[in-house]
Amino acid sequence: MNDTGASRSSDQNDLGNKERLRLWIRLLRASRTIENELRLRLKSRFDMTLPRFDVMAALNREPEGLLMSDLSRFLLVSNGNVTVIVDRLVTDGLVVRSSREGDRRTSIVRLTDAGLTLFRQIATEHEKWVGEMLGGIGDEEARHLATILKSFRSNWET
Amino acid sequence: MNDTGASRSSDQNDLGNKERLRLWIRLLRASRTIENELRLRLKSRFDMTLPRFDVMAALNREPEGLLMSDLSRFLLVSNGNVTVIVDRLVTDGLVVRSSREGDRRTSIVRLTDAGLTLFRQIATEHEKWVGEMLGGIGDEEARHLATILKSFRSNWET
DNA sequence: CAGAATTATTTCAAGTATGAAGTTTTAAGG
DNA sequence: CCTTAAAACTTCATACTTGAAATAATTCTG
Repeated sequence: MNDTGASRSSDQNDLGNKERLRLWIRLLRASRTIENELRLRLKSRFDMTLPRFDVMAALNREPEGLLMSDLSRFLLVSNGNVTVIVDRLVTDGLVVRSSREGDRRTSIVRLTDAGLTLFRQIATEHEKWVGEMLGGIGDEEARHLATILKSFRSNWET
Repeated sequence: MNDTGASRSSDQNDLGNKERLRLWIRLLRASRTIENELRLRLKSRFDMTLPRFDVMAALNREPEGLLMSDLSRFLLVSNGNVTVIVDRLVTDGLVVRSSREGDRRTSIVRLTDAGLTLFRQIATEHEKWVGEMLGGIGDEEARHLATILKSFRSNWET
């Protein structure tokens, strides 16, 4: 096989790891920068927090509603966390919990009309903000990057 | 003076915004996935949390030490947050605060010997983990991606 | 130099966030 | 049936995080 020593065997070598570590740090800094800015704008313009907006955005994609555990899985946050955030949104009248026929354990969460209306207002601005912040990345490049990030997931979790 | 209507004026159009919004969501999910996995491994293997490790990593790059405000700026977290995390690391004997000659407001934070030793142990594993998780991304692609993410920063902040 | 502005940090209340333990409900295996 | 297991949530202790207000030291300005 290959015994020239010019390249390593199948798995990642140290040089590659260093490169990937740098990439991870940049990725983390990029998302923190964007998150911080979005949090600031959501707060000042809509008195809304990022976690609550995230839940509303997830619910907006599913008019039928989502289980608490679906929200947890989709948003990649813990079950206990979802409970607290949804409680807050219920208090604010933006979402409702309803039990499902035949299973009294589950509770389906849906946007209320008020929630949907508010979400649409915010989402319009939100999309513009993100477009603005990522404006330095070209169209094709954005598509390319999104493709890479989509396919990388969970390669390490057997 | 483009009046053909075939293309938009200088700034981003709606289609581009949609593309960038998708990119942002992928970016966020990617970093959350990696963060969650790293948190799990740091906890189980070293009984260490991610924020504490982040502070130690920042301090490791600066043997002279860093001001609290430097840490805040570099890690993109609030000042109050840095205070709590550093307090914890001081309690654990991993870092020390020392005041700077001539300015009694500031406190310089440094890794202790124990902190440095522990950091090096963890960092070795940490780098391998990241290399593993990002293993699906090729070497040149990682470099390319890192370049994009580096240069995009703060385009919107005047 | 005195007062005002700035800088560096801490404190605090409120809001996330996790993971473990507990509750209620449903499903599964004898 | 009747235990035992599994599933869906909630509750709780602990930890992180922000942003605003407080504290303290330094610098600026008239």
